Amino acid sequence: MPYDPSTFPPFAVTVDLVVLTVRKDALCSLVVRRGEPPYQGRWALPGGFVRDDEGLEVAASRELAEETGLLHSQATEGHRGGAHLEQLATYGAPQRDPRMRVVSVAYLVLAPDLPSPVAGGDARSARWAPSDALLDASEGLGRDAEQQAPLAFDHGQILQDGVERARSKIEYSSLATAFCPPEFTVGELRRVYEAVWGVALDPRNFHRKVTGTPGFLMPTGGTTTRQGGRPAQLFRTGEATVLNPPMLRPEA
Amino acid sequence: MPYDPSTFPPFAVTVDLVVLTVRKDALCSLVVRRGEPPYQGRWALPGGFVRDDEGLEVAASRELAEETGLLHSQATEGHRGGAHLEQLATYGAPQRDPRMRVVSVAYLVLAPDLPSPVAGGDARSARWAPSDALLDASEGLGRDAEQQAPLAFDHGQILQDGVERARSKIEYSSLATAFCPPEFTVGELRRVYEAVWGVALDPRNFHRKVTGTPGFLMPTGGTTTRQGGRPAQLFRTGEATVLNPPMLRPEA
DNA sequence: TCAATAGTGTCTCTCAGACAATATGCG
DNA sequence: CGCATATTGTCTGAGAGACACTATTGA
Repeated sequence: MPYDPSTFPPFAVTVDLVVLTVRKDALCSLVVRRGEPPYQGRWALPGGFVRDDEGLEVAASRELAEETGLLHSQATEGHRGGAHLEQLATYGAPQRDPRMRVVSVAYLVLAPDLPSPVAGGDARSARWAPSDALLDASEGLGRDAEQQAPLAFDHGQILQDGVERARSKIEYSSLATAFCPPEFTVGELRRVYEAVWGVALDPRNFHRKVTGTPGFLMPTGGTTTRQGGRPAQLFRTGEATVLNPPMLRPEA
Repeated sequence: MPYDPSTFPPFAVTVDLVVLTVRKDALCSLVVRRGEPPYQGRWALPGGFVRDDEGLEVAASRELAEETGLLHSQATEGHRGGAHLEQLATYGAPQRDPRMRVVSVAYLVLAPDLPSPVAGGDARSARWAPSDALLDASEGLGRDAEQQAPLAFDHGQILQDGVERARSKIEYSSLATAFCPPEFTVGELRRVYEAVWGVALDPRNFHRKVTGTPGFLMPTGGTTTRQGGRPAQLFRTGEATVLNPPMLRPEA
């Protein structure tokens, strides 16, 4: 045993949040502007230090509330009545933060579109940005004008992993409803899938599929006309959490 | 901002390994006996402290080599020529280690059956144990006699998450071949699926499915008789990493 | 009236599961 | 030969994708 555990090296542990929502038919991420070095003035994912008596998910939940006012559901894994929160991955490259050795546990949050852009507490400056633009910038792929600067630290990678997790997870779970208000129509749910995947889906096959999956959607009885055209039935999220068979993403 | 980052609380960061293999048609996990308190004498997952200048995956890889002599592939995500290693999840409940605040990043390793039980270095005492027995013990579900003691710390939960990840991931990826030697037969691959899922699969449909998925299996030309009966073709793992359509686990 | 969206029905192709039949080693 | 395993083939039902058609609102 060539290493003495009693002299373990001290680390700082943080949580970072990938908060996703669908606004104007586009997948958007919450980013905050950094007020101090390093990366001063750059956009970054919201997050902060884990306190010494605080669990990781509690810390993520606290940061979420501080930055957005959002509460996630109290249920162990569910998301009824609030945003969905789950652990994403942990990032701990030795030089990812130039100040000190920091290990960051990233969490993924799926939230419905929020009324105010951001009503956060200690967020100096925060906004919803289209995820595509942020990812292009972090890849160095941005177009000429209005070039988006890459996210601070390794947050571009974290965002990419979070977006990919969301894209993959709505295939085989009912999580897409976490992007919707408590009552929603089949068309609104379809636009969520289209925004997250960036593809067009056949409205007729989609309707047949989601209404035919037991426990996915529960009709509330009400109807509404939010997009013009024939009024649509309103639904709530059902009890099912896994979709079997899954909603398959179309091939490239 | 009611919290001063300059006084961040120090954490210890460890990696823990869920090392899975298939032995005698059963899914088995590598466990080591603890030589010191807390939980002295109990079985635990292998693992250790992350060093000061060391990345998380490097630390996991180092611990794997120290405990088993296994090397995982150098490729970023692949597993050709070695074990497969991927990050599983991070566990950081405030009291999970009574000595101090420890955040543990768990990694999942899928390895072929090893010749010697364990040829490890600093492993005082290590063995392969059937995952089912370990999980039953951690659930308090063990039968009367030869009761297996629960794993130390929260390692029962970590093992359960790792086993579930493996069960789920072989559905839609070619990772099941990581449990096989470099050359293997369709029957051997089928027994891997049966051991991991704990179900019986139809040999004929399984054969049609895996040989019909492009890029999953590459014939090497050789044949062998390892189980009696007609000789079987030998295959290597193909280039495909994702299985489309997936190998669906039968319902309960 | 038209435009737009919601919802139903029909056809075809792929694929999973059940299972018959044949191939080829070993004792 | 008898047994065990490998491999191929056939049938059937579930479900996805393409797309015609009807329903119901507002402009």
